[in-house]
Amino acid sequence: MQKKTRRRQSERVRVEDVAAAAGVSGATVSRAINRTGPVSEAIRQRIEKAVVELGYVPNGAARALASHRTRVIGVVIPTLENANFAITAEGAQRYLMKRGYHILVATSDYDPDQEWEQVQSLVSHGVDGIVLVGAQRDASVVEFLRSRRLPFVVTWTLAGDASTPCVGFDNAEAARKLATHLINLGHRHIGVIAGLTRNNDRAAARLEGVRRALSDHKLVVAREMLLERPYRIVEGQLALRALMAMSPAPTAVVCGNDHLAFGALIECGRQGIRVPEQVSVVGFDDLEFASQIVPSLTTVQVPAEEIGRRAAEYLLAHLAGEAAPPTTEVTVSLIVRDSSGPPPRASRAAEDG
Amino acid sequence: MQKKTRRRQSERVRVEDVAAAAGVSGATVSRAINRTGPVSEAIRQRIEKAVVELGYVPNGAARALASHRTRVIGVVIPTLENANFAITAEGAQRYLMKRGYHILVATSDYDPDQEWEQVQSLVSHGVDGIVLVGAQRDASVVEFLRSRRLPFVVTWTLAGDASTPCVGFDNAEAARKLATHLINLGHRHIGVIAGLTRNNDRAAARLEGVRRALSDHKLVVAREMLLERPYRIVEGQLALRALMAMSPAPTAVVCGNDHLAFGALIECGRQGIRVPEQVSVVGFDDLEFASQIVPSLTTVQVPAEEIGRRAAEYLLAHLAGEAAPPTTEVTVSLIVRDSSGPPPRASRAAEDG
DNA sequence: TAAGTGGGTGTAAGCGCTATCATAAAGATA
DNA sequence: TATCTTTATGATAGCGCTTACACCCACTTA
Repeated sequence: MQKKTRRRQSERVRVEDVAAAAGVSGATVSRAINRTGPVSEAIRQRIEKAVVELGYVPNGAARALASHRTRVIGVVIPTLENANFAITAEGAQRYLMKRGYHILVATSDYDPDQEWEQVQSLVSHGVDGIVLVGAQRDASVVEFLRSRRLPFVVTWTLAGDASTPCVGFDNAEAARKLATHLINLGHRHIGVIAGLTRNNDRAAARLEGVRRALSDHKLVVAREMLLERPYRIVEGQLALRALMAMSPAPTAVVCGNDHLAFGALIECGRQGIRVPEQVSVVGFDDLEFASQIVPSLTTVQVPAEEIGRRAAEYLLAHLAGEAAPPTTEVTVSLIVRDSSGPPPRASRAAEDG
Repeated sequence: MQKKTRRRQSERVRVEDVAAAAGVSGATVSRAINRTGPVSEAIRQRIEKAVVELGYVPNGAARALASHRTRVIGVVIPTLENANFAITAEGAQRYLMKRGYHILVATSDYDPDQEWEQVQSLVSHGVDGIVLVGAQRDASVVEFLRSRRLPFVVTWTLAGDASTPCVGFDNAEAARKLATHLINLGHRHIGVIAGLTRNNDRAAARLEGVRRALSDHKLVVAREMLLERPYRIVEGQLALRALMAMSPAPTAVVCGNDHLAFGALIECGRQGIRVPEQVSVVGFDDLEFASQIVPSLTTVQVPAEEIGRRAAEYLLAHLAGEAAPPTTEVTVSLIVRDSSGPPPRASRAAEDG
């Protein structure tokens, strides 16, 4: 049982150890590893060899403390359960990983208070930038971030405010196109199963877009034809049932997202309501199943991964001091599939007559 | 334009500032904030007041450097696109958030090399612990973690090795029950659409479980009846089509997960194959849609969030020096729904005869 | 009264790294 | 050869925090 003097608490290898092994100073090791200054080829190789041999892994905390950068980007999304946000997070992660960055993921569950806590917590952890979803939030959050000079970017929407960096698209306009598609098919009686619009500007904008499309054609969303529901399949089912129980029943239903639309479609199947012959159903997001189910779902395709990637891109550009355009609009497109078609004759006649 | 001497680069408030404002030393402020030593009530209040007034937010990097703990747990999962892993990550996140911890999420895309890179990267960032998915990986990864005394936990499976902490369930056993359910219904011709088993011990174990169930009844999985496919809806469709084109076609199909099963169900619908009358289809995971679709899917329910929560729980207990049981088995259960039933008479007769 | 006890506080030494500055060596210019 | 660059390297001062450790001061206890 040999008992040697314990010099250091942990036997982790540090820059100094690598430096000693390579016969150079710590500063040079740092420069070689971070490519932050000139290092001769010969020495670089000696250092690399020493790094491998000693199994050196840099200490992020020390690095962050000395350099004032953590190489971590915080991502605050409503929930990871929604594939879209998960994909956005993954898009950011993939982009950042290649550049030596990580993402710290936090979820707010669509609750502004939780979002605020998460932001504070991320800041305290020392993230270099933050990705947020939606532009609607208390001004104090933005002020807090601004006062700390912490770059952030809002996603999944276009910020009304031009000074707020964002990566997204016009939810209202996309929803307007979606509803207009139905109107052009001849629908006049349109039901809406919207997401919960409270604290969710995307859901609110989509609803607003539908309203706009109707009003463009001198139509309105009847009060009883508008249901707001959480984004769950089962909610879509229940809502569709409620809508179809009305008289006259709508000939088309616009859903706040694909989950709701999927539920609506399932309920139609259960009740033997033919889609699109008896009722058209359209969704929003174009999740994986939308193109596969029968009937395939007419929806709006959103490049979720691209949103994450571009948000990360913006942040890194900003951190590098490069001029980055504050607003990035991604392309969303109406994908017309089998779940939408002309309204049944009877109700069209009723409308036209 | 007054021009004051710039003392500090950043105007962030530090412990020292809080200390000065409260008329105490930095050490006391630290103790008060971290509840890491006795502080009189009067002083604690003065400090809290100063913290709020100055808007003090601790610097995580400095804290980590001095205390050797980052309060961050790394989570490496195959992909965030699979709702299950996203939910597991979220489960961990929710648990940790309440305890002042964060999660750093990294995805490996089912690739061992990427996983290894991500682990190194997380370690370099300085996480306090790591959550991994699956027990199958190069021994060097485990050695690396062990050598650094970095606690980790393997999830979604039970580690064969008793010394490896894990939170999960026996995939093979669950799949065996699932297949046995089919056999008990009278099926003898069973097709399998497995996930890709390479580098995926869960997928491999599930397949093994099906094999075991069949061999328990002196049956085997015919070579041409076994297809390995990526976990995508469309792959399930294609595979089902291939399986049903054979003769004799299987009377039941076991799918590696719900995505594949969903695709299989969709394809049955397209081809007018009635489920379960003509063919039974079963999945694994019990995702949201499984209970909602028509026919509802017989599958294995897995408590994905619980897995994440318990993994986090284990890690925190371990970090706190508490004795934590290395193996946590979560309960999975066979959920029999409408997609499974007895085989059609014809083929049963053919078998029995 | 002397010695012990323990809560409450301050002092100061780092944690492991980066970044500034100084310096040395090598080449370019006059 | 003397001077100016340019390039490569080392010495060193923190980054903002935690955490021994020392210390002081009320209290006990004998």
